[in-house]
Amino acid sequence: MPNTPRPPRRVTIPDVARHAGVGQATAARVLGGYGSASAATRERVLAAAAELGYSTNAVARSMISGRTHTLGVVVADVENPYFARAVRGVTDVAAKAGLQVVLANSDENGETEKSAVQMFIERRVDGLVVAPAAAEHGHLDKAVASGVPVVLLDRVLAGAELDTVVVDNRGAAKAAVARFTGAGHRRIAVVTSASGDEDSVRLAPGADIWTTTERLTGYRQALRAAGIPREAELIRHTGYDRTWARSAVLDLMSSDDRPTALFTTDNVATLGTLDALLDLGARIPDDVSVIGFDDAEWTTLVRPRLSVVGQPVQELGGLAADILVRRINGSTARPRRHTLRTTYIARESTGPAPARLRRLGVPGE
Amino acid sequence: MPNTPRPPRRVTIPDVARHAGVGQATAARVLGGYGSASAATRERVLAAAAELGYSTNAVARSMISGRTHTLGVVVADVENPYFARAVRGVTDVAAKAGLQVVLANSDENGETEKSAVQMFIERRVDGLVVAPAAAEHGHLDKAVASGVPVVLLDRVLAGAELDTVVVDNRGAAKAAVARFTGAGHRRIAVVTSASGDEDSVRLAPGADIWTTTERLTGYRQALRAAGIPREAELIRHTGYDRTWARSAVLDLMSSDDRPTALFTTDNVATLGTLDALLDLGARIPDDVSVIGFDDAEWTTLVRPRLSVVGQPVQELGGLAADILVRRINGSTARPRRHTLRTTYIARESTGPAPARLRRLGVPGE
DNA sequence: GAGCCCGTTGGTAACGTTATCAAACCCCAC
DNA sequence: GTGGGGTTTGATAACGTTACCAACGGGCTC
Repeated sequence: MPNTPRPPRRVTIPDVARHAGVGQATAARVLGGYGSASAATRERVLAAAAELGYSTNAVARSMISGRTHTLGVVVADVENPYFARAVRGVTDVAAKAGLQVVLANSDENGETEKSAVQMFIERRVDGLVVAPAAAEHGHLDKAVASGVPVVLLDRVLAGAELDTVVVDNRGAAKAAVARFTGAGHRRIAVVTSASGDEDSVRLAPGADIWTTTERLTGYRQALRAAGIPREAELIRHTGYDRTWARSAVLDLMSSDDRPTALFTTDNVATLGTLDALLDLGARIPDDVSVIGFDDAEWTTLVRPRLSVVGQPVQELGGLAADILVRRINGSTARPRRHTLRTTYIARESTGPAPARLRRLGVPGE
Repeated sequence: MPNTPRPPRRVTIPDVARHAGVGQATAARVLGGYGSASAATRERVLAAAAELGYSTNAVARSMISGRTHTLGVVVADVENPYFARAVRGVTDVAAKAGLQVVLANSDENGETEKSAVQMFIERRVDGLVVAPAAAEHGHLDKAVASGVPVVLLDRVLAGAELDTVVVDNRGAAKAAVARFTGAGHRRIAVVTSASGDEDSVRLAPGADIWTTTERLTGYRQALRAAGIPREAELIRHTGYDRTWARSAVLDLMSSDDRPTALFTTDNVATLGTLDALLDLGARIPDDVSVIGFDDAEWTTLVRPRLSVVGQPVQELGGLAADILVRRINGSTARPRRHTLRTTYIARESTGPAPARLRRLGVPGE
C-alpha cells in the first residue's frame, strides 16, 4: 500500500447530531432510516444534515451490516458486444435491487479471473457473476463456501455445483443446421473461432470455451440426423482472428466440391466468412446459404440480410443478477442450470441448395 | 434497508493471531504487509491464516484508510460499443493501478446520472469518470469539493472546471468534409442522430450531446471554407433510431438535385444511411461518397469498405483513468481539457464528385 | 392517582482493520 | 556487567456506522 495523502475529513453523524442538538443515536436513526423518531426531531436532523452537507458513509455501513450492496462481474472482455449486452442486463436488474456492479475482465485467462474473484471476495461483494475462463472452479467453490453466491454466465463448468445461466447452444446449432439439411443441402461447412482440441468439452486453459464446443456438437448431430457423413475438411477451426476465418472460407470455397451452406459458430467467424464471400462475389443464398450464431447490429446491414441464431443475451445477464438477488435474500435452493431459449431469426441468407455450382471470382480483382 | 439475513462470520485477524499464538497487532502487521515482523513469526502467522482460510476484509481496511481503491464510471450505456471500448480503457489502466471499476448507466438521463454519482460518493469511490448526460454539473463540482476527483469523458461541459478527455470532434468533422470539397463535391449532406435544437451547444437535458453538435459545426465550417452555401435541406436530424436515418437518406436521395456526398456524425446515422443506400442500389463511391464518424467492426464488412473518422476510444478511457490516478496520488494541477487526435481512415467509400447523376432504384423492388 | 404500555431518546458496544505508542527484547560495544 | 541502538511485539485507540438496551415521557386504563 503506497502512502497516499488522506482525503479531507467528512461530516459524520456525531457532527450532525451536535449541530441538531440531539443524541448521536437519534441522528443515526433519522439518517439511516431505521428505528423511530418524532417528526420534529426528524426535521431538525435532516436540516442539520443538509446544512453541513452530510453524506452517508456506505463503507462504515457495510462494515457493520456485512453487506456491500455490490455485485462482482467477471467477463472475458466488456469490449465484446456479447458481454457488453450481458453486463447491461446484470446492471439493470442489479440497480433495481439497489446493487451496484463492479466489473473485471479476465481476457479468457484463468489466472486473471482467479485474482479478480479473490479481490471481489476481499471487497466482500454480495454476489458474483462469472463467465468462467477455465475449467478450474476451486476458487468459485470457495467463494460459495465463504458465503458469496456465484452464478456462472454463458458457460457450463463440468462438475461444478453452481447456478448456471446459458442458452441451449447445442440444440440451437442443431436446429440451425437442420434448416440447411431440410432445404436439401448436403455439403454443409462450419466455421468456428475455436481452436479445435478434440477433448476440450471440459473447459481448460487455452482450450475452447464450452459454448463453441456445444455448437459444434449440435452441428454434428444435425448432420447425423440427416444421414450426412461428417467430413473433417468441412469443419474449419480458425482461431480468434477474423482474417483467419476469411482465409479458411476462401480455401473452402475454392474446392470443386465446395459447400453450399455455411454455419458460423460465433461473430468473429461470421465476419470473416462474409468477408470472404463478398470478395468472391458469391451470391447469397443462390450460391451459398449462411447462418450465423448470435445477432449483431450489422447482420441487417449486409445484403442479403443475415439469418442468425439469436440469443437473449441481456436476459441472460438479468437472470444471473436475479438469481443472485434471491440467494442474497436467503434462498438456499439447490444450484441448478437455467437454459434460456434461442430464437432462429430467418432473414435472407438461406435458400435451397443450388442445383449446380456457379463459378466464383477470385478475391483481389 | 430490508432486513436480509447476515452472512456467516468470517475469519478475522484476532482469530489468526490466537491460532498463531501472537498478538493481534503482530498478526495484523504480517497480514497487512506493513510494519515489521521477524521471519519466524511471519511464517507462523501466514501458516495460521492459510489454515483458517483468512481473507482480508477490504471494507474494514477502507474504513480506516479512507481509500476504497475503486473508480466509479458513469456512461450512457455500456451496451453501446463506443462506451464499451471506453470502459475497457478505464478498467485496464485502473487495474494496473490496483483500482477496480464500478459501472453505472445513465441512459442519457441527467437524474439517473446524478443519483449514480450520489451513490458513488456514499460508497467513497476514489475517483469518478463521467460521460455527462446533462449540462448541469453541480453534483460533479460537489464531488470534487468533497475530495472525489472527477474526469469528464467524451463530452465537454460548458463552464465546468473539470478535467475533460475528448477528441477534436469539430476539427475531425471539418477535415472529413474538406475531403469531400477537395474532391469536387458541392452538394454534401450530413446525417445526424442529434435532434437539432439550434441552441444546444450547451448541453441540456433532452437536447443534443456536445459531441454531435461539435461535429455539425465542423461540417458547417468546412462548407464555409470551400465557399459552399449552407442548405438546410442537406442537414438531416433523424433521432436515435436507425430506420429514421434510413428514411431521411431515402428522401434526400430522391431529390433531382441530390447530394453526391454524405457525412454521418455517428454510428446510428451511418447504419441507417448505408441501409438506405444499399436498398437504393446506389454505387459507392460512384454515385455517392460516404464518410462515417467512429470506426466499428462492420465498417470493413460492407463493400466498398467505409472510410471513417477513427477515434482513440480506449485511449480516451485510459487517459481518464490515468488522470484520476494522478489526482488520487495528490496532484492538484489545475483541471484542463485533454484533446486526443482522431485519424481519418481512408478506405473505399469516397471518390470524386460524379459528372452527372445516375438514376437510382426505388427501395422495395 | 397509580400502573402500564408504547413511542421516543441517548449512551455505549459492536464491526475488523490500521495507527500509535510504549514495553520488551536482542545484540553489541564499552 | 551495563548502557544504548535498533528491531520486534502487543495493548489500545481510532474509523463511522448500526445494534442493543435502558431510561424517559405522555396518554390511557382501572
